[in-house]
Amino acid sequence: MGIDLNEFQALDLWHRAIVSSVQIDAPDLSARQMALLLSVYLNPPPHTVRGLSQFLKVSKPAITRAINRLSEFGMVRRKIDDNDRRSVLIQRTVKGSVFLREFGELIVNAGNQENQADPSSLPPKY
Amino acid sequence: MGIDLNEFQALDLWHRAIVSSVQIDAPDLSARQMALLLSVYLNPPPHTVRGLSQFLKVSKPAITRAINRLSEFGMVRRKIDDNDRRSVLIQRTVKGSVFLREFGELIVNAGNQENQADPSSLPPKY
DNA sequence: TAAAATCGAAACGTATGCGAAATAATATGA
DNA sequence: TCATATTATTTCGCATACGTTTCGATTTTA
Repeated sequence: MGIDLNEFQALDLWHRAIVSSVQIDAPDLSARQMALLLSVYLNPPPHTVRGLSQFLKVSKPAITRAINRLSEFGMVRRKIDDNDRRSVLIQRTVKGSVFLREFGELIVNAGNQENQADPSSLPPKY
Repeated sequence: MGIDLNEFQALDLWHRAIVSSVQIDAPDLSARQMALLLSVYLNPPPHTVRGLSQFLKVSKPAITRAINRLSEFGMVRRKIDDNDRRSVLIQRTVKGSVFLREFGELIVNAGNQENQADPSSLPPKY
């Protein structure tokens, strides 16, 4: 019970969505940052630096930096774990929810476009 | 004749695919870089700096830098336009095709996963 | 042919990101 | 207690990216 896509449909969907995101000047997140953000929102809490580091197979300092960046955008928030004050819990925010909801709409809209089977039949975009 | 997705399915698909990409240590491209790469491969040629700049609504120097980066990865190639030697044509490469084909597989596989309607019912990943 | 326009790249100062190693704070265990 | 382990962050030197401006090459226009 998944989403049946062939390879061209998959890339075409990704293309339309990410182009829309760039065109509207959304924050230019790297793949790592986007993976982290989505993990915080779609995987069940709690989220810690070490946990995200292991899940994404990325070093802990890299996770810390990605959280710094996303925090500046207000998309996640740090909260010290009262049960283990060495740990930091990464939490969701309203701004992050709004951003991801809008990003999801972009993908949905990208999927709603008429899809050509043959990319060379697409009209020039410029 | 599109791809019917609801918002959660869309974000979940994006999440699974981009997490896979990060986990296998694929090049950590920014949204801009990925949008440029996909545009070169999925929009019909010819591709020029100014054309891509207008299409993506991003400054020309930013396009130049993204092409530099993707060129270092061997994913695109520059070719001077013989009809107007001021212009540079951005062309596809074998390495870029391979990368996007593999990335497409990642998305297809992400779509093939069993999808839960309720994200809180997902098992912990770590 | 000379002047203006166009194109992509380079230069500039600043901001962000990297991995590796070191550090501070906290918890655990002998 | 007090040495050890764990957790997240900071620091280091270096690489990459930003927008603005400038530049050199080329084409178009007057």
